[in-house]
Amino acid sequence: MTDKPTRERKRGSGAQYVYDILREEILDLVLPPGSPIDENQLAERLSMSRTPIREALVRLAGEGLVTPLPNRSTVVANIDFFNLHTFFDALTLMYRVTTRLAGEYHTSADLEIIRSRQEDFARAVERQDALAMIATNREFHAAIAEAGRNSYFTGLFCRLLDEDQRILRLYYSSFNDQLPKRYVGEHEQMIAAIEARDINACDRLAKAHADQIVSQIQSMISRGATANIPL
Amino acid sequence: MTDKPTRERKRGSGAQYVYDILREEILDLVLPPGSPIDENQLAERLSMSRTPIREALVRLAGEGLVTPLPNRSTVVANIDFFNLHTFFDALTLMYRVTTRLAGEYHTSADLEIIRSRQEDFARAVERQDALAMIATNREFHAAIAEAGRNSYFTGLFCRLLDEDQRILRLYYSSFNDQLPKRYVGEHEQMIAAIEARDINACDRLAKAHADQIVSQIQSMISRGATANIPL
DNA sequence: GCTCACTATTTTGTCGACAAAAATTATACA
DNA sequence: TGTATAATTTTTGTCGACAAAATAGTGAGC
Repeated sequence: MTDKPTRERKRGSGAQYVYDILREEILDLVLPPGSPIDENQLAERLSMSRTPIREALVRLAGEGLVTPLPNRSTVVANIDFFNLHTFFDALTLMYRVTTRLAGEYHTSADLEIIRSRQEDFARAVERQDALAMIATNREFHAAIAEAGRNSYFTGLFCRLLDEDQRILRLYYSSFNDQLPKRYVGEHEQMIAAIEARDINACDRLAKAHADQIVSQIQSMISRGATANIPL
Repeated sequence: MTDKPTRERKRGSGAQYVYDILREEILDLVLPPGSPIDENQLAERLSMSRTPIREALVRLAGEGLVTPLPNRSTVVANIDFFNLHTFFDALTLMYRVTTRLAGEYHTSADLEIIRSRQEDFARAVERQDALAMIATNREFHAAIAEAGRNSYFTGLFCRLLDEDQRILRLYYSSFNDQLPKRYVGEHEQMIAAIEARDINACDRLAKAHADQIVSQIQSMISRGATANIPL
């Protein structure tokens, strides 16, 4: 159903394999926030011992995607709706600083990647594929951050984009309105500003884009349009 | 010589114990950048099995303090002198944003803690104790960040302060000049701005302070006054 | 003397097992 | 019947062991 437990795997790849699977299932809300992660069950499903599974869990805990309860089972990290404003603050600032730095340090190769990601996003919008929009939008901004070449910022930004993806998935049915098309245009403007190395325009556009996204999330939440979560 | 291997320890505290010890030794350059970490040796020294030691190493790798080489020994993370400007960019921005947020969200209890840390720092400066200056300065700014109440920023900021501590330790003999006294005054101004909730002043002072620190580190490095590292 | 191939040793990644702690069930008593 | 306590099962944290991979060591050939 999910993943065939490949019999032979290269030595050293076990923990990474578990990490990738768990990470994806957490971000896709296959494992909803708060749900416990059973080490034994996972070990059996992936046909390996608990050691690499524990290593993956420790790594995920370091990124804040799971919360280890001492002497009790590790659970998928909850989304802290009470302190969402701190999340929005950090997300907005990282949008701005990564786009600025992309304007400063990008190469033509970076621009190609960014444009390619933007095409992916535009196609997802045309298809009205909400899940693909979330994923491709994330990749688009991650590519911009990469072009900024500051690993401290890209690291935090990617963590924030992960959290963002989980929140958006919670409400993704709301994506079938006219907003995404606006995002396509905003993305185009950002690309142009980056290419022109216009730092001020990068900052202004990134801030406007972030504000758009923040207010969309806020309206989603206030509407309470929770979509696909069984719990 | 270092730590007596306590015979009995509470269940579940093993990995945390190793983590704390390794972290301190890395930040104090007892374990210099690039030096390999021998799991077996550590296991024997702390009289426990390799399992909790590996967990601690995975956590430290997540924070960038060690670098695991696949199928080879884990080494203490190197200081990337080539990309120091990205570090300075991030450090400066985090100084600014945490101080701003402290001005916005601090409580009187926060201010007490901050003042207490500032007194510790001032005492270290009076004593001309360079190592204590580094540590207390770190605690002072960490306390400000805490008062800002944004865990995303405090998390990144603390990581940057860790890196900063390692760099400063490399050159700490240069601390016996008149600069630290200037820092005391700048700290006082920052406290006043936070208390007055003057966000613009917070930002301006934090930026000036960060620029001071950055240029001090740069001059230290250009002077090449490496102090206490055997390697 | 230097380089390459082969062997021996060390070290890492993974495993199965076990004991402490928590969760669950069963039992006694009001 | 409800509740508190005791017994049982499940789960986590740690351990020792083992095999794959890397390193160090040895010797042959040029």
